Amino acid sequence: MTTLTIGQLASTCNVSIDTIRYYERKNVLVAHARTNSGYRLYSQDSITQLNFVRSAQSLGFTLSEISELLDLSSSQDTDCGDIRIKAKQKIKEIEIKIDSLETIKNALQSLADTCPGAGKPLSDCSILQHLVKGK
Amino acid sequence: MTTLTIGQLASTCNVSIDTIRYYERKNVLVAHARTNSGYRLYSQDSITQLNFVRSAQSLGFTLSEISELLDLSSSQDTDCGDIRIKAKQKIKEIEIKIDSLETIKNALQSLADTCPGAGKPLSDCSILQHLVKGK
DNA sequence: CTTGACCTTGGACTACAGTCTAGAGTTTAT
DNA sequence: ATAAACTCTAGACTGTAGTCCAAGGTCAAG
Repeated sequence: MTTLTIGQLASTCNVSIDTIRYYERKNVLVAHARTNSGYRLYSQDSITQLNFVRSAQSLGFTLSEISELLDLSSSQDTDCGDIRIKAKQKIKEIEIKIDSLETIKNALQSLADTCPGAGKPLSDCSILQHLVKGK
Repeated sequence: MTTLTIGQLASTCNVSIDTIRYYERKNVLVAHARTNSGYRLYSQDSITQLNFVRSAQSLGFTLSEISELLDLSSSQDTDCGDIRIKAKQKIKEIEIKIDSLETIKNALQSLADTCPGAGKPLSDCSILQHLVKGK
């Protein structure tokens, strides 16, 4: 089994060395050993684990959530339900964010629609009027 | 014309004193004068301006964008078109954010849907499998 | 005249996910 | 043997929008 140095792991996974060390501080990726001189050593599993972190991030999980997810998944008494709960929670969070962005977008859209546009003085600008009046 | 101290402006607008000073540093709200002892003095216009900042924030503008917006709106050669362009840009940004959140949500949703749920071992968990494999 | 409430500045701290630097030690290739 | 490439730690810095603190100055009321 090939062991990897931090630089090798970094270039294999297209991640910076700093990022890997940062992940270690955040408890999402631990080197499985160190050389006598203190160099971190990684296994093939580390590649898998780093991919895990990256894909969980792309699904909107923060590093501390990923850390929890890893704790969960290495615990004896965890089942699929526990993981699914985390996923559902994240879905709800995302929905809330989307809703608030939609609200903002609609407000902005209707302001932009009533704004007379180029050539008209600022005193006719519905957007500025709204901003001044507040909501 | 009543002048206001920072504390009076803060409580009138339901904003903290620190926030007002922070807004000053960010060039979105300037005290129109100082007393001999250096106390900030605000006018009624400051209330309007603070409301402007707050409502622009609620539409998704950052403080530095609001600062630009204020520069724009106090410039001679600005018309409604210039303001509308800013609004349209912000709408586009928001749309991009929404789209990426939708993508994430859908991915998470379909993973959660295929996950067998409570009672099943982690080895059956489609979410973990996906995360390990990466995307 | 003193107490309490108010104001000043500057800087530190929060969360998040890194990035970058300095100064030192290690390993590899020539 | 020496240079180049690599790694180590610790700590500072990025952006966003504040919040909080200390140490000091000021103002109004009793």
